[in-house]
Amino acid sequence: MKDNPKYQYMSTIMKAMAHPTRLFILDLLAEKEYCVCELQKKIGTDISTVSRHLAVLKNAGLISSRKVNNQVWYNLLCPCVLDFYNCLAKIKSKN
Amino acid sequence: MKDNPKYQYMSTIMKAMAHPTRLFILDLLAEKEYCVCELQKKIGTDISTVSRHLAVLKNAGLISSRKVNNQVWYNLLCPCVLDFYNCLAKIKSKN
DNA sequence: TTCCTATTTGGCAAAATATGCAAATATGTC
DNA sequence: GACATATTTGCATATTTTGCCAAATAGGAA
Repeated sequence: MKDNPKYQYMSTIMKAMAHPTRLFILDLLAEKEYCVCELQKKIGTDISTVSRHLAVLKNAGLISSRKVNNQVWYNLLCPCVLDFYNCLAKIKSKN
Repeated sequence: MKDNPKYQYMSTIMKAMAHPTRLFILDLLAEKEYCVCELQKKIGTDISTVSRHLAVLKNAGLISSRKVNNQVWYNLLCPCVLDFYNCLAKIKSKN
């Protein structure tokens, strides 16, 4: 029962969200579409790192991308994931 | 901005949930209180592993525990985390 | 073609996570 | 005290994740 595909599937998505930078990216994409280089400026890490974070989110089905000339624009697919922020805000973790 | 404590905090909680066994545990605790040995029977891994999963969830503030004699009973603190399941169910990941 | 900008990918090292076994701890019973 | 049951912790190992650099790829402009 613990290896129920339901939990495997959900943990893939939760894992994709379980990183400060990726949560920040989701928050940004909730406002508007961003290209990689704009996100890189906001985040401040190497652009290859940003690209990999985006790949993780896209692979989990949380965002989509479209290519315009030599830029790639990313969009949030499931704004409902942000509702979760309100729930988390109520939790007092010990960290 | 990416190391905003808000995102650090939220990622701790997401990370705690980002494991099939721990999602299963949260689902079980949504019904009723469980002690470690009962959870161990349902999950099937070593009891020390179950204990460690519970410690992760507790540390994130998702569950609480109370000791009765030589047993420890665990409770779900934030049933709202389960609402998230409905959101995730709409997402098609590539895994 | 050459050059330029934007993005992704390969490789690698460091850090974090997962898990089982054995040992330690806690609580109750005999 | 000795013993039994429930749980946690120490340790070792295996796996996964992260993040940078350099190289590869893609598209447009000169």
